[in-house]
Amino acid sequence: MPETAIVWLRRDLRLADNPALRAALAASERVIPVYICAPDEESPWQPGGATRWWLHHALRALEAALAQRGARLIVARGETLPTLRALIAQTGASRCFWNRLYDPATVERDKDVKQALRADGIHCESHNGALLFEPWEIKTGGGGPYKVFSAYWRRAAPRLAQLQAPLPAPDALPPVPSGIDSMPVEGLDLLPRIRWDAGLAEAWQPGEDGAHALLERFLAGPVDRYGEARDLPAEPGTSRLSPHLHRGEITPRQIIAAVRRSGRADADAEPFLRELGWREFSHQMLYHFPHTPLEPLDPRFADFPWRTEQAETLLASWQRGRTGIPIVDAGMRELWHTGWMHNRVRMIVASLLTKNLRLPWQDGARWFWDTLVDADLANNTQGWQWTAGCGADAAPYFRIFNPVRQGERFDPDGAYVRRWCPELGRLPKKWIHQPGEAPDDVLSACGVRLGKDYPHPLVDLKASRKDALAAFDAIKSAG
DNA sequence: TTTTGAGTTGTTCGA
DNA sequence: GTCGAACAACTCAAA
Repeated sequence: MPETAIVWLRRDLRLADNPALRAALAASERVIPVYICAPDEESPWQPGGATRWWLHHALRALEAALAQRGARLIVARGETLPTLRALIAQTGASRCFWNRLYDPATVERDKDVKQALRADGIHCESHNGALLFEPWEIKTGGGGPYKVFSAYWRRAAPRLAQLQAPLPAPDALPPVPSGIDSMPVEGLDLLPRIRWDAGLAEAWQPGEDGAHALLERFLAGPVDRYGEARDLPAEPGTSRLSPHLHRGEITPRQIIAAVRRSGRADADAEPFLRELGWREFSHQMLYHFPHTPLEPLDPRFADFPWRTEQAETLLASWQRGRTGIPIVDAGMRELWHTGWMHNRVRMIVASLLTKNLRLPWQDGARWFWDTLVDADLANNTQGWQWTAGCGADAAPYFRIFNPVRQGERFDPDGAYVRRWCPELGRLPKKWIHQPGEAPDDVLSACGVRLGKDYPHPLVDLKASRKDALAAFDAIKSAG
């Protein structure tokens, strides 16, 4: 009987630069790649519709890549440990390999799995396949985790020079014997019943090939203008790699290697590499502060006077892109249609929700979680806490975005708004970001009836800014 | 232990 | 139009 290893794939749906796969191939003659769908274990963060759609197509892409190399993917559904045990019994495997994840529920689950399988006499090995640095690797002088990004990155960035080269994809894989229980990816029922996913399919190509195509496009030009262009939502100035990174179809190590291969020094691509740094930072924050997906890092915010009256109605308007503030509505509709939103716009819509509407950041985080194809607990949590002002390195409390001004600065011609709010398409530049202020004759000439074709602004920006400042004062003096 | 410098992404107002 | 100042005080991290 040949030595058999199971490679338990989770958010590392790739063949290249996959340390667990590499280790399994080095250790065993037979390698069985397995994906287990265990949604009940991911509570309270069940994957949203967009995440499930992505997963379906990423699994299909992985199946194809495995088939090309003579292997196949075993797909199962059920509780993780019993499913793994059944597969081990069926295949006679003596080893199990996987790449580590860092969100609290999964850390716990994986710890239990490792302990149980080891007690069964199975050799278990986990690897770092997702991060440049393990969350416990970058420490302050005092030995604790960093809570401020700049200091974290000052410490971590010099280490980029010593990164190991990414692992190449194996040319061929040992065949997976027939007769091992598997189910078709379709059986996981990940696609929506009501087919709202046309916009997603148009915008994305899940899988390893899609990830590398995006990276090549980005390195062919946008990376050099990233510093300025990344803030302009109407332009293709960002890499859009986030959903691929989340699902592990590409690794940060591969991205950095590709940047270097393109002839750029790390310093040339610094603004972009810095964003990879934020991803690292967010993961180490989540690892060291596992309560933060639901609770503010700054405990004073537990008493923040969030709005209670009209909360559900206001939240629904925000979710549907019906706030009457064009840049916000454009963003929320881009999210709904494509499962993604430009980063600059994420900040604007989040600021409106938490500061102007004064609704809890957790409501926003939850909506993003359900609708983003790149929904990632570490990044999402960090982003929302930062915008709400309850992270440790809180933005100055007075930093409240004015969405009209933001629109004028970062979408000066209104191209982004026109794309996603076509009912405003004919408005001149001057009014595109504040149709509520436009003169009646301009509106009627452009075919916009406020309150019918497009909503009146949901809040008075000036007054709500003042209210938010007062609310900050309240918890400050209480704390 | 104490001190020192710094902290992703802003807005408004008045000159 | 552009520019600088004001908007607080506190915590983090290193020296």
